[in-house]
Amino acid sequence: MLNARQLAELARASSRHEVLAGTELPDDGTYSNVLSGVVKLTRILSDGRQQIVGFHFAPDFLGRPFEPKRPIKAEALTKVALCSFPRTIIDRMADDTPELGHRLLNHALSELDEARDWMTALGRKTASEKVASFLLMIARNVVSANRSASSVSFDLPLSRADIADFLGLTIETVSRELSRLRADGVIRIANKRHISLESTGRIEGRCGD
Amino acid sequence: MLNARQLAELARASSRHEVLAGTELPDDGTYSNVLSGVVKLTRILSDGRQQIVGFHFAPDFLGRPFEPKRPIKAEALTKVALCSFPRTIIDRMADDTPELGHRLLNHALSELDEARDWMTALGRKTASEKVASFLLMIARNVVSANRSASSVSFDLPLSRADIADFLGLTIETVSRELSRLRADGVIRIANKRHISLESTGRIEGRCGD
DNA sequence: GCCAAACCTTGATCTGGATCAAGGCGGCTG
DNA sequence: CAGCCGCCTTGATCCAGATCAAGGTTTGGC
Repeated sequence: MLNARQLAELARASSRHEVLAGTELPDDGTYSNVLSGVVKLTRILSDGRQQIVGFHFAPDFLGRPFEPKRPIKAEALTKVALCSFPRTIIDRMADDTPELGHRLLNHALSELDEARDWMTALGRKTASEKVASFLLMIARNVVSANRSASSVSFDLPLSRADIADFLGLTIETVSRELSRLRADGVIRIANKRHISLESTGRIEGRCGD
Repeated sequence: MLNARQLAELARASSRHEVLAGTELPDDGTYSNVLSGVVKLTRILSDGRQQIVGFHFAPDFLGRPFEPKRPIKAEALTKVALCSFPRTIIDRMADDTPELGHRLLNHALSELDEARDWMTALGRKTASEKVASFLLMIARNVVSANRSASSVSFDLPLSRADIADFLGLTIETVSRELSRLRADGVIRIANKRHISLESTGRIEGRCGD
């Protein structure tokens, strides 16, 4: 899709770097590929209430210009490796290479589909449906060392507080629903953060959709 | 941005039509411009719970291919006038005309910003903040016959049930919050559907952000 | 290894918004 | 114009999830 000259130019302009968990990613006029790790996007109300409005998992694109007036913040949830390019270069290449433009558009549209799925969860699902849907989403996005036909295990990249801010719940409710799933034999929890789904089907049945 | 030949081709391929309130708009492989009226996008859970995940007001774009597996439905809320074009033509022109591609991308990105604003409302705002935010959003999007410096009046294009499905509330709660805003002198309500905002500032102060 | 801080779990109680219930309007239709 | 039907409002009660409270567990620093 890109020609040799373009690839060379990209290679020259690209820069790789790694940031630690907790680092805020400034809008520095670049697009980045997330090579590893997880980034959260948070929207904040004036009194401090927070809502996580999206995640970027490897190998996602990241770094679009938000409407400057919307207070959205991007922050690394884990150690994150990025490969970034000046936005000007990508935008110029997209003009010459329709396929690249399509990729940018399709990426935005699939983020939109996801945002709308989560609107539905936030507006119409119960707490336990929200937690089940969340676990399934993470399982699908976190590359897992341990994966068999129907059972998956992975490390949660989020604290209970972040899960709560994503699902529109409190940390206590998140904790209780996780405990309930464990008591029902649907998941196992090791070390607070390590989750094993006994069967993805059992979880899917609790997502409400 | 488009040359004369392209404009002529578009004009030839375009078709205008009008649909009544309540009509479902099928995904018929076209892009449309909404010339007048309001369209709602609804996502439905298997047991019938609904969430409205977006609106299209004039002069919005409409009619992108949803991920086919997501059960999203587009339906006219009012009488709607559309001007539609085969998707193939627009997509081909976007390849030749970067500016058109940019418009499609920017449109998707602003829909994404809006979806994320509503995620925040659904997850973290109280019922009365949700209703206030909703009224303000409608006021900004419905072209109003009656508009002065600080006061606006308009007809709600939604029933109480639709407002509830958008805000993740029940119709009773929506009704009560509207009554409270009226009792507090922030809005006036005529004929159930006609709303006057005494001052946009008073409403803004109740949106939580 | 001990301590403190950060994070998580669990229990008790409270409450915002849901649910249940009972009318009140318009707006059609005959 | 009566009667019906679809919407909306308001009141009473209930409950899912919030809040308040009290430990438990893990991590990291010294």
